[in-house]
Amino acid sequence: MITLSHTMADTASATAATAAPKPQENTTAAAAPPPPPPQEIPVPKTETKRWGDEEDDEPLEDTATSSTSQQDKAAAELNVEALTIDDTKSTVNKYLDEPQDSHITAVTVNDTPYTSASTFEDLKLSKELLKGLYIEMKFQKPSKIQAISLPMILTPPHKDLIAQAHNGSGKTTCFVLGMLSRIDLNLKAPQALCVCPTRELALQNLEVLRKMGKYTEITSECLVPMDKANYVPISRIPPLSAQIVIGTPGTIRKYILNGKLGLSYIKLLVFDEADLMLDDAGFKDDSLRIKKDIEKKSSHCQVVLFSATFNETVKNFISRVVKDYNQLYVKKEELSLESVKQYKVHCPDERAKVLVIRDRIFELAENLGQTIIFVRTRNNAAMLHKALAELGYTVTTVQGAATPEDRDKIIQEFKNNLTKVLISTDLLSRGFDQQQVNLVINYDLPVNHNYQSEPDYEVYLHRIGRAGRFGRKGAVFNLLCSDRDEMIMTKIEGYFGTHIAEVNSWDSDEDYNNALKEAGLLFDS
DNA sequence: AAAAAAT
Repeated sequence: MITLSHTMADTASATAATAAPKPQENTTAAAAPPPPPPQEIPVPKTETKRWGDEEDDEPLEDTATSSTSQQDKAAAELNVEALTIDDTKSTVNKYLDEPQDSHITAVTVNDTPYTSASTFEDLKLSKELLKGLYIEMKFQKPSKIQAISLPMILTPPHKDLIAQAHNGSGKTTCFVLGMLSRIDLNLKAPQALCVCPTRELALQNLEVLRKMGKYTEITSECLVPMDKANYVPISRIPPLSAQIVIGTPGTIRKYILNGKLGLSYIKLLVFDEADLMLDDAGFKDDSLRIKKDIEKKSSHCQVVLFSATFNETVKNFISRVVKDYNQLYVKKEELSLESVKQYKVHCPDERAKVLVIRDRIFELAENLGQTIIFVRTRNNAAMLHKALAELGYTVTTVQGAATPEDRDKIIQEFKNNLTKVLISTDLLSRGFDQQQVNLVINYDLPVNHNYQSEPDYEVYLHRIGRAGRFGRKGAVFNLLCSDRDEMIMTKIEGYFGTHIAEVNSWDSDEDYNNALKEAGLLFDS
């Protein structure tokens, strides 16, 4: 989870961490050390007359063609250089530095000024929330994306927001804190809704929310498919009174349709992994339906979209879904994490890939943290699982066809570090936050569903982001065994402008060891 | 194809 992040961000200040400003019962912010001078983000004044403003009753189907970049052109692009971290003094502390989300570009609209928050006190949070941040989450100060995005979420008139930031840079905290701080405690009804692509992500986000909000009285509920043991027909479920609701699209829709999720007081709608949630091939229809349902019932609902990836197509579409929005984004060339070292391994055939996993990865994994092996299909997952299990290796697999009970169990075991190696479909490619994961294997490269000779760049980026949470070191091995694989790999390198080093020989122990040393995961003994 | 989920 994002948990450790701030505490460990700087080993040198580890001692200071314990003495971190703890909100005092009676004194609130008065006793806090004087915050550094806030950095003003200059705000360009842009008249944005967007044709999306007109009434369009059926926005579900309009296709993106017309230019929406007017706004982008009109608005000056501000490089938030003031927030750049100094990583010239590398060496020791490099290990737990914040990822390089230092080049977040902010584009704001109209005349709302935003001041980035150097401290959580700057955000005027309740003392209960500050307590949760410092004591439960063990945060010291906002990460860059938090410093910039939180004022945008919290400041009236609560404009919509599209926010892109690196994997593992603390996006969850942004919207969880955003939801918690906008709740009216006296109103016992749903006020914030967060939609996620998977059960696992929804549960994980709820866990963060409850931890962060531990000292508040705010109530929350998770809407994901129930396991059989707890099944209750929807008709017998009372209407939700929880103030914050997090869930997956299908179950949320089910509750709305059955009148179990009131939308009248929803004032904040969050899409986690927003590019996927609004993609044609993803959850676009469900997402837009939910948004429309809310708009029908609620007078003003702020829409907030977070992801590490927004390709041009999706960005274009999204810019017509939200209105009068602020944007934070990162160039794709600056998106891959420098702390995660990527490799390619040329394997003679498919069978060799299994051998690599069996003979190299398992051995290596013993000396490392945890490993996730990504496969393209459920079949491949089953095949690989079987091959390894027959050889006596302990491995677990998670994929969407498993029962909710099984999924929860496998994930819990992995999160509790009881299992070391987990095989997964792209179920876990996004958002899954387990800090001990420092090795990711692409058993199959992610490819575009429609054009299998094309990479799925976004999925690639998300997968490798499972290692290297909040700047930790990690390594990725891409197993290639055909010309097509080679070509896809080359395209990925080109797209992100990264060099992916080769492991010389697919079956050489030494080569893998060297790779891991280079990645900073192994040391000479 | 996989992700959700209802059928």
